[in-house]
Amino acid sequence: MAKTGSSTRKENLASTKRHVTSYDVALHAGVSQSAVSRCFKPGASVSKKMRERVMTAVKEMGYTPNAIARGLITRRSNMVAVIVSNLNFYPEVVSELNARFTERGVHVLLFTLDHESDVSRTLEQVWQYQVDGVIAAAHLSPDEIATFEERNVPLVFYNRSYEDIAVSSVSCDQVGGERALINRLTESGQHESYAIITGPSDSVVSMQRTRGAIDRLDESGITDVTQVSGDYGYKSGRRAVQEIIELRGSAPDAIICANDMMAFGAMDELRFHLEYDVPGDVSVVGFDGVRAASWSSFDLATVAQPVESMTEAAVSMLMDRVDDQGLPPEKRVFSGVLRDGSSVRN
Amino acid sequence: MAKTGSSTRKENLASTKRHVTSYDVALHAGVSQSAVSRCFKPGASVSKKMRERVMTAVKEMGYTPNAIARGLITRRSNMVAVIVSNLNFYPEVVSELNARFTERGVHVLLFTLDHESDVSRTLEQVWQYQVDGVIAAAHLSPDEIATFEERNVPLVFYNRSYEDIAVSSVSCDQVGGERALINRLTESGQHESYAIITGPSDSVVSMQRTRGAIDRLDESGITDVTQVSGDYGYKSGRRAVQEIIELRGSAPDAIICANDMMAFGAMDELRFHLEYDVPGDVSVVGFDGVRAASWSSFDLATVAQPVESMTEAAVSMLMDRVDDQGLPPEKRVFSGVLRDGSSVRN
DNA sequence: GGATAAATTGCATTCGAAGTCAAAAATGTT
DNA sequence: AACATTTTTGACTTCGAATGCAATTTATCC
Repeated sequence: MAKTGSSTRKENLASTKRHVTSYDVALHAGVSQSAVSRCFKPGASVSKKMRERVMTAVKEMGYTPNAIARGLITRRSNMVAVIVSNLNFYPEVVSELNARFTERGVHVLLFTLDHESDVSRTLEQVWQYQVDGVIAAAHLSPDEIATFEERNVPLVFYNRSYEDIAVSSVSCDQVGGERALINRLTESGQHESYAIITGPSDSVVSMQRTRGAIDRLDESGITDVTQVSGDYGYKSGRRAVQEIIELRGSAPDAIICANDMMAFGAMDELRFHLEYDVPGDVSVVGFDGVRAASWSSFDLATVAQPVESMTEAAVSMLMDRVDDQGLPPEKRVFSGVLRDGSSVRN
Repeated sequence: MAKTGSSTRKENLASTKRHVTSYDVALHAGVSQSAVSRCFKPGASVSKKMRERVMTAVKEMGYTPNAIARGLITRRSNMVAVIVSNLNFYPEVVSELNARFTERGVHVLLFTLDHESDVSRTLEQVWQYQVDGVIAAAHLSPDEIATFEERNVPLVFYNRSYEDIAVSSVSCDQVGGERALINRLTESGQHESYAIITGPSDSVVSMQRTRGAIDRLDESGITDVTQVSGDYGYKSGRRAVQEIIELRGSAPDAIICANDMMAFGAMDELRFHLEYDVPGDVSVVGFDGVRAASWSSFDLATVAQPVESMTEAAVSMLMDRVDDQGLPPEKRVFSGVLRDGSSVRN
């Protein structure tokens, strides 16, 4: 009772202090609302005197333009959606994307598909918020991709490309990167037997990386490669190593992991739980070039994705398409950078 | 030339396919716009027949309500801003927050202060987007905090509390956690000399953790504690260890790190670059309980923040205040959980 | 100085959905 | 069947800023 009463009073108090609108400013400055509006539009026709008068009033009243109202009439929300399957995997990417969008005066609505939330439900939300474009670092079905076209919302995939669908994407040359890693392993002349820890079977990226590795090994005449799958997580790397050894009876000379996280798990399982030396007994390579890869504990040989270039490309590709809906889809592929490490023996 | 021409054509084509509005649906269904609107408002007075008719039309036309327009009239954007100083530090937190907000039909506008972007410029953006509330996991000045009050935008701090300011916050008991860690160290009876690697001097959290450690050590009669500072990053942990040894001439029995990341750096510097054994020669403890802390490479003794409870608390506290502006500020403090590890000797 | 061109300003309308209120329809009562 | 009640429905206005257009002011030129 008392609680309700007091809160109501405060609410009323709050509602007296309504938002300052452009009309309020106009009144205060003795000009028209249009004039106020124009003062916030770069390159609009406003005299110096007018601008001064308005800006003074703006300061005095603490006016901030309402981006929601603006978005309604301009049909430009200046918001983009970033859809990530799991934030934990590549925080740097989201961080970089966000920074680059912010530079351009664009804001990021974040959507994660972590807890297996329904993709279609997420897209529903995306449409409702009238975002100007979408960056997707998650898997979407062809049907879902088609709705972007229907709704005229530009879409750029990050780090996944759909070869047979006309959709823009920025990605890393998975195959080339993986080949470079295998080169590194074969060139040392120390590795005869190989095993691969792949990502989940529905991951296109994992498939590409695996294909790159298998093909390259094949070219070297190595065809008997143990292959087990993980889920990109540390623990699954550990489990995968157990599985490999169980399958083969002994450890291979080298283990190729579809990403760094699983490589860490693999290294730790080998070193701390199975008493193998890395790289003495087993060499390990990863993929991605996350921060921890260069930590002394791991010093993992990996392929670093050029995150800066890739995010910049994704952002500019998206914004170009926001500005000109007519631009055709484009797929940009960046080469990864081989980073050597002491997780591979020479 | 050709390019411009073709793009213009496509643009026109696009603009013919305008958004489907509630009015379009109404026309198609032969009802009023209000009726359509009501069908999307839970608990509104709509007959079964009407709802059916409208929903059929909605499906046929692929209508999606415009959240921007709705927000304008309802003065509820159903968006909150999450301001993070650096996404790389706690991706789980952002991820959890996002998931919990999504559950409640609220969307997250992400703001990072990574590249030392101006806080005031960021806040300016926040105001423009009419967010219903803000979660801040970053430092704000008292003046900046005051503007939230002025603008009637609920604010909840995550993992930082301002003792002398009436503002809501969710945080972890830094002092208690640190004391638990020191208990662990002293109880083993193996540690006489201590060093502390603090966070940046402007970090309140670091100050609290450091204070907790110093006070607790003091109570045990240990007053000569070497203290150096880092920036919460891996590299700074490594550098700090060098500094400590330079200052003391030798390594201490235990190094207390203000967070896990620096503890990893410290451990690696000790083990791989200075030939000290961890924990044989030096014990190391961290704070936060990030994923990597439990990796076998580190197995770091640390205090885990109850991220789930904390994010849930932050979200519900914020939304409560969005629903009832009258609620007074509240500070909730959660206890961390001591996680032992083999980075400390017994 | 007067005519014309150019820049500036204000009026009125628009964006899309929601809420108010009164009219209309459905329901209940005797 | 006549009336009172309740439920549904639609016309109209509102939110806050942007913009086309006409009106006004200012600048330019001979």
